Amino acid sequence: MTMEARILSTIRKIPRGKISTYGAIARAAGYPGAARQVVGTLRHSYDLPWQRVLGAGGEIKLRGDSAIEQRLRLESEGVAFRGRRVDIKKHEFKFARVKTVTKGKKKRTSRTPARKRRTTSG
DNA sequence: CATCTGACACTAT
DNA sequence: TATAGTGCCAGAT
Repeated sequence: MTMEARILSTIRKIPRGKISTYGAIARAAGYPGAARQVVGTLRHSYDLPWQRVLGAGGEIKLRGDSAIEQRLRLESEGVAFRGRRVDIKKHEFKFARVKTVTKGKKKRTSRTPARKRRTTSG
């Protein structure tokens, strides 16, 4: 499963009338901190509910007409705006917690000694 | 491998 | 609320 596939799958889970953010999607896909990869996926993919993906705080990060279209699409789905951002508290879609996907490890030939486990102090 | 880029996130002011 | 600065990750050059 590629990162992009996971991101795509995650985005498709956002139901009509709900929204999420780049960062939240990245985390839900198993790649915390990879918000920018969500962007890349959105850009070259089709048939996605792209309008349901916003920036942190429910802010539209697009420019020009695209921003207008996104807002119109969301409003037509019943998503209410508060100024230039949506009422994220009311419309954010909560994804189920998922374990972070470690970088696609491939077979290794007795390299990399077993990594030391981190001790939790509390 | 160094550097740049992007529909970002988070913190500080 | 708005503006900087830094951190983050993966892909392209």
